Formats: sequence, C-alpha cells, structure tokens
Amino acid sequence: MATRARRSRRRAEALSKERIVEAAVELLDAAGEAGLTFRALTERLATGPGAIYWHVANKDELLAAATDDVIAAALAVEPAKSPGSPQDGIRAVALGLFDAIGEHPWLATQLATQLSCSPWQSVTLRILEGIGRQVGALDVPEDSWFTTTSALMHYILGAAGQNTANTGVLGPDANRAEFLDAAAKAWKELDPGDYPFTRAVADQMREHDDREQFLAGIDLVLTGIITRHLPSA
Amino acid sequence: MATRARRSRRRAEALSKERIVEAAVELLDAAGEAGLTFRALTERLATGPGAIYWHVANKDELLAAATDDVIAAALAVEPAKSPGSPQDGIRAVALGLFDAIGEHPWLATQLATQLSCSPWQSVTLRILEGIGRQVGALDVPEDSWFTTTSALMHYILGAAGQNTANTGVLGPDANRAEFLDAAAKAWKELDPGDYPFTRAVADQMREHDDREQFLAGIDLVLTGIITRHLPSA
DNA sequence: CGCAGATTGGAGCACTGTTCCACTGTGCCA
DNA sequence: TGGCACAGTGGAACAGTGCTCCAATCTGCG
Repeated sequence: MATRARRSRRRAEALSKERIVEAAVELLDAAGEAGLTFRALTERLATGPGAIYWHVANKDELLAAATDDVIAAALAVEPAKSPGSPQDGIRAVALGLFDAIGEHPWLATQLATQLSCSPWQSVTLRILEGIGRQVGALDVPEDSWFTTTSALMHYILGAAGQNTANTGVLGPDANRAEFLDAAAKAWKELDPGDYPFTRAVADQMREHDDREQFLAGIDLVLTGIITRHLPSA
Repeated sequence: MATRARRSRRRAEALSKERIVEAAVELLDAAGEAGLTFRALTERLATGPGAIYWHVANKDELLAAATDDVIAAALAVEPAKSPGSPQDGIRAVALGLFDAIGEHPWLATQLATQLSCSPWQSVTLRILEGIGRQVGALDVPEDSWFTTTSALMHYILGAAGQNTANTGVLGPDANRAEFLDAAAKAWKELDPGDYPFTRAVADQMREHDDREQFLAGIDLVLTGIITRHLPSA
C-alpha cells in the first residue's frame, strides 16, 4: 500500500502518511491531545476521513507515528556533537529528550501510554539505543548495561514528563515566576502535621530552575553508576 | 452539598462521592482507562448521569479523585513498618508506589496527565511528602532536600510507569516469559548498524526481573545521593 | 480509447461526555 | 398533621468523537 513516489502527481501535494503525521504533530502542538481530531485533520488537509484511514490504521497508530517522528528527530541531533566526555554525551541525549518533551507537552502522556501498552518497541528502542550507546562509552561493565541504561531512561522520561507544565504550557517566564510563587505560598499554608517536609522545601521549589534540577538528577544517577559499576575512582 | 450522614436513608447505600470513586476504580482496574464510562458507571451504580454529576464536576475530577484515592492508600501502608535504616524507608515507599502502579496500570497515564496539567497539587504533594520524609531521615543537608527528593520521585514514577505492562496487564508469569522471549528474539534481528547496543543487551532484557531492576535503579540514585550529599562515607 | 484498481471524501453509525429538567423523597416549620 | 422547600435523582436529548461504508474520481497501462 502507498506505493507512491513513482507516480508524478500535479495535485497540490498528494496525501501521504508523512504529510498526515506532520499535520497531526502541528495540531497536537497547537492544542494538546484534545486538539488532534479526525475532523480537524480532514479540515486542515482538505479531505475526508476515508482518505486518511487509507494511509493510517487508526488514531492510535497515528499518535504512535507522531511520537516516533518527534522522538527520532530529537535523538538525531546529538551524534554530530559528541566532543566531550562520555558523561557529556549522556547529558546531551538527556537534554535532547527533555527539551523535546518540553516543546511537545503531549509527549508526556503519549510516551506513558505507549510504553505501557506496547513496551520494548519502536520508540522505546530508539531511546534505549540512544542512551545505551553513551553508557557503553562510560566503560560500564557489559553485564550492567541493561540495568544501568534502564535506570537512566526511567529517570529521564520521568523527569521530563513531570516538568512538562512548568516548561511549556504556561508560556513566557513572567507567568512561571508568578505560578511558582503562588504554589510556594500554598505549600506554606499546608497542615504542619500532615506536610512538614513539603512546607520546609517550599522556598527551594520556588527558586529552582527546571533544566538545572534535571541535570542535577542526571548527575546523581551518573555518580551512582560510576561509584557502583566503575572499578576506577 | 452532600451534607449527608445526618439523614438516615433506607435506600440501598445512597449515592456519595466515595461510592462513585470506588466504583470508578473498580471499572478502571477491570478494563483500563477505556473501561471508565459514564454509561458503565450509571449501570453499575443503578442510577443516571445526572445523579453522578451532582456529586462530581466532570470526568477529569473523577479520574483525579480515583488517582488520589489509590495513591493515598499506597502511601498510607508504610508508616507502620519503618524499622530499618532510612534507606530501607525509601525503598519501602518506592516499592509501595511501584506495586500500586503495577496493580492499577491506568495510574501510569493518569499520573502523567495529572502532573502535567496541574503540577504541585494533591497527588504530587502526597508523593513528594512521602518520599521527602525518608530523605530527611538520610541526613541529607537541608538545602539539597528538594533537588534530591525530586530526582527520586522522577525516577520512581518514571520506572513504575514504564514497567506497567510487564507487571500487570499480561496476567500470569507464563505469558511474561514468552513475551520477553519474543521481544529478545526480535531485538537480536534488528539492524546491527542501527541498533548495536540494543542487540547486545537482548539477553539481559529477557532475564531481568522488574522489581529487582527497579530496586537496582533506586540503589543507583541512593548511592549518588550519599556520595554527593553526605560528608561521611 | 477504455478498463482495473488505487485513492478519495461525504454520509452515516455507535458511542462518548455533558446538560437539561421533570420528578421523588425527606426533614423542617407552622 | 399538613404543606413546603429543596437536596438529590435519573431519563431523554445534544454536540462531538473515532470509525466504516461506498459511490465517485483519478491514474497509468494495454
């Protein structure tokens, strides 16, 4: 199916899976998960549902393709620049994923469902491979590769997913400062008996920087890996 | 609203938000996210949509309440048993969350959306507080509390969310072995040029145990925390 | 020129979350 | 005791969803 490319259309850019996925990503970026509708898609592509369903099995496959597309693009950036230490390589891949999820907040939910429903496939593999190569360069003994890489992947996707709102949705920084301020204020008014810890870290929360904190977590895991799995140092 | 309790009904257990949330959790557990439908809810509770909407604003609030309920229950178990070292305390909380998400796979997606759309609220706070108290017991200097606890939380929720399918959906262990076997076989047939790392860890993936690997990751982060933030040792 | 088959897109289906509103049953007050 | 106000209920209906069906088109080939 879709044995295109050999035929030369004169119609304004004939339909194709790529064009559909591209439009889907734009809709998702513009209005979040709820913004991707077959109605909206047909309107934007100036066609009908039937045409789309000829190229794409269903909405799930479309979402998977969109996710795969964006993640692949995010992971494709780094191989060009890998000058520093292996640890810098890991930081680069991690930041690439962090920023991609920040720019496309819908990825957070999508990755969660995707990894839950069909784990160890397409997207997961891309990410595992991207992180794993850098882990290999760290001189971690080979029998710890999977455990180590999995831990890193879990942290990266977890942190990136949970920071989505702070980075992307709220728009410019002015709002962010206000938002954090309001949250910190609310934290301080929590019941001292139930939430002693949260009250104590309210100020740290207000002043934290997302990327900085993300990298601090990466360094924590890296330190753990080096301390546990590397004979030297 | 819902100033119940003072009036004594003889009708079979009059409607209440708790009863609705309880039914919602059962439906979610039985058939996943798609299983929670207002139609199904009305049928199970032998009532109509209007009655439900009197107690609950909309589906999002219902999902939030269900999430909160289950997470609170998972976190409420541990304070009884905190005999060991502070690190054991962290492991206990982490495993509590891990198992809860394993038993209720819909939590993976739900937590992702919840933390994205309304971060630093209800559920997030519960989890932060639960983990944070244990971190405090670790003698981590206070100005590192928030960063440290956040990193742990990100890893725990990330790992638990991504392991959902392996633990819960597939049912008994027999299937799991087959599933891992098939996945490992598929990994070994990937393009050696594109996926050298993934091919290399296929066997480790087949033989890994989810909980064990989860705890290994926790220990990695803990080692990082201790190495970086604790003057002693 | 005409045909086979790859594409298209509009009408329509089953289902969703949500709203509306006529109705019940209960507790309060005269 | 009687009537009332109203919290609480549940059935009917609505707009919008993903998806299917199928008559119509367009394309390259003989």
